[in-house]
Amino acid sequence: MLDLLKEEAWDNLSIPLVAERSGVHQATIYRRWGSLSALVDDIVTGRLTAGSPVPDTGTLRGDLEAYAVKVAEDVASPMGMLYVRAAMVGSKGPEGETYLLQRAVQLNAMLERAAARGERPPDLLELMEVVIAPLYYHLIFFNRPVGAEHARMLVDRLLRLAPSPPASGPAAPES
Amino acid sequence: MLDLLKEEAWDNLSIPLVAERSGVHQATIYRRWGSLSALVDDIVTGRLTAGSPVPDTGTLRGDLEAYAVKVAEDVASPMGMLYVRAAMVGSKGPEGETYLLQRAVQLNAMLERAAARGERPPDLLELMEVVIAPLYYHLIFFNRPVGAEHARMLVDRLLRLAPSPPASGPAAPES
DNA sequence: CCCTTAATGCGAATTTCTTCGCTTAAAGAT
DNA sequence: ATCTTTAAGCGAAGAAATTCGCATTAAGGG
Repeated sequence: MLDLLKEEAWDNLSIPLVAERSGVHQATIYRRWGSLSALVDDIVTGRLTAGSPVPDTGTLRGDLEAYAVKVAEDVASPMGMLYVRAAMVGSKGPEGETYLLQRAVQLNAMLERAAARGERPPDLLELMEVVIAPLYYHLIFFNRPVGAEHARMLVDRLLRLAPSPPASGPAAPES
Repeated sequence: MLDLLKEEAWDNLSIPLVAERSGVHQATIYRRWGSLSALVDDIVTGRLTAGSPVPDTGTLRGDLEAYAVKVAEDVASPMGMLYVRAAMVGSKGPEGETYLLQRAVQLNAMLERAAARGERPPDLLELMEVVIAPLYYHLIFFNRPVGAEHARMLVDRLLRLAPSPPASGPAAPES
């Protein structure tokens, strides 16, 4: 399946194709998965669940850069397209949701570690919007994944957004 | 086709279905488009080309907010998914590219108008990454499009990024 | 008005996908 | 070792989908 995703256009993918390439009988695939989307979902959630732990380098910037570069690589692989497709086709059960939640918890832990060290981390939504979202955007609309330097630039942008202590903000007087 | 996109799951869409719903003969659809992706692409580029001009409100923030809110609405409509699908399936010829380019030119014009007024606009890539990318990200992964206020918040974030003089380098020499 | 061109309707032929019944192989339990 | 259970192989039947040849209609040019 992964091979085919690299070679074939989305349109021509079919279960008979996968069967031929993999050497298993078509009926077997139909019995185990029933549809291409289900197969793709299975691959995705399999990979996702096997996901490595979030980085812990000792600094917020280090953690964020390591994570961003890793996601960028991930998105660049054939898996990137699969994530998007699986999320969109939505034949998925609760698995996808579960994963996202679990991942969110891990990332939150990373941010809280930073806070515990006295750094001022962004919140999770900000991280996703400023760093992760552009990675997928480049993939989808420019069909050209993002390199490590660019990923690090995105982290830099994120950190520039929340750089100052709560008291000495440029505009807001806190009381 | 648009009706079906709202009702049916992606997996069950087929040309015979569209034919039945629309009342035209299957063969006609096959002759004119050849595949579902081509049909979708045609709809997308049709809508896109009919796209309204970029806003011109007199201020950079006003332009950006109007544009962001508009894109957010667009993404929330069934068309949002279509854009993503069309971009990914990639059965598109040069049309899609052409559109993106043309749109980029329009947006650039908007940014240059701001510069001509003495404002300091972000560059195009920044605009796309900070404002547009999150809109699609929410749609795809949270399956929940973004409201107007959130869209305006994204614009605010973008403007907070580029508030300072053009001459000084990025690696701020603090002394 | 007639003629030409291009597009659609129509149904059947063809191809491809999906399911079915059955046989065979592998793994665990007794 | 034998039995049981589960999954896979296999080819054919069934149900899609895509394509084809031909008749019909609509629009524009002479």
